[in-house]
Amino acid sequence: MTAAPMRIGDVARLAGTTPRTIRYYEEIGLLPDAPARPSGQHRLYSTKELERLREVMRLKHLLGVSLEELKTLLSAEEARATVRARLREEDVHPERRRELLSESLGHIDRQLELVEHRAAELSKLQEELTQTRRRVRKLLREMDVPAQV
Amino acid sequence: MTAAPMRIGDVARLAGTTPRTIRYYEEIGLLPDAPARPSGQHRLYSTKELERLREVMRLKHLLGVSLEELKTLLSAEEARATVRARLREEDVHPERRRELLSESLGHIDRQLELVEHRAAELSKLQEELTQTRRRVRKLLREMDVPAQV
DNA sequence: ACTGATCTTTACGTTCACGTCAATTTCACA
DNA sequence: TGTGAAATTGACGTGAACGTAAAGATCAGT
Repeated sequence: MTAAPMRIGDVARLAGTTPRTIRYYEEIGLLPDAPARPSGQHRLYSTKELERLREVMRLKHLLGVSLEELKTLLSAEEARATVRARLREEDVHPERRRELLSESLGHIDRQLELVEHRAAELSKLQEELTQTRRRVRKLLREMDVPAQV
Repeated sequence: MTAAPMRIGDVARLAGTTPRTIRYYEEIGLLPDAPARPSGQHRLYSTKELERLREVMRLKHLLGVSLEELKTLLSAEEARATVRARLREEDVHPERRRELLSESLGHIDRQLELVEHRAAELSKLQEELTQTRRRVRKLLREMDVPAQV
């Protein structure tokens, strides 16, 4: 029932990157160290880690931030994962539970703010381009009925 | 009536960058060489060039592409500028005029495609984040009425 | 137990996008 | 006409994000 663990080469192929990049991300702390591995032994990954890598690459692509900024952004996600784990243990004090949740909410809000800002800027650019396109097409249409004036 | 020409330091300040960057962009052909200047003499710019620089920086920021890719993207814009200039001369053959216009349209479409794609990806991410946010807030609200179950 | 493919660490190399001297020159202004 | 601030080219330096080569270790399959 436990999905076959993958090696770094497989993960790299599936994510569309290279082993070197994965090791680098691990080195700078952008990805967590591969779980419990005596140094010298091969890294083993589950689909869980593969998807994490994909998310990292996606955010890097979409937000175009430095790996350092990305790290702090993802530390939020990291924290949320921890929160989810803690919350699954039912025996957390309500007090503490509320703390964890609203902390998590703060992290999400920070990410959302960044993303919303970017999205807004982009759609503005998109609109401008669409406008320009309309103008050019209008000029072209006017050429089809030159005797109109 | 001719707006006072600015020097590279002024342009840099107004655009929020440095003289070095402007020279670099000019060097790699991302910005056109400052108009008619005997080498050794100071570069002089009009607000026209300032805005061009700003647009370059904006696109770089929003699309996060390499300066090389940006150069090809802007060569389209360059071409459109040329088209506009040619079109202002009223004496272009209709045949040629149509050619120029549809060529211009093609360039715009290429840019639009890229921008639309990015915008779509971003808004998808935005929606996902919003969803997550909703879920966390729901959990928080449920804590306010614990006796509900 | 062997073997070839893959992985390990270490370390130096590379590209991009500028930063930073340095020596000289140009420019606006008194 | 001098003078200080800003600009010029040229060259080397730098941080980020990996690439690449080397020498050895580990793993899956026979």
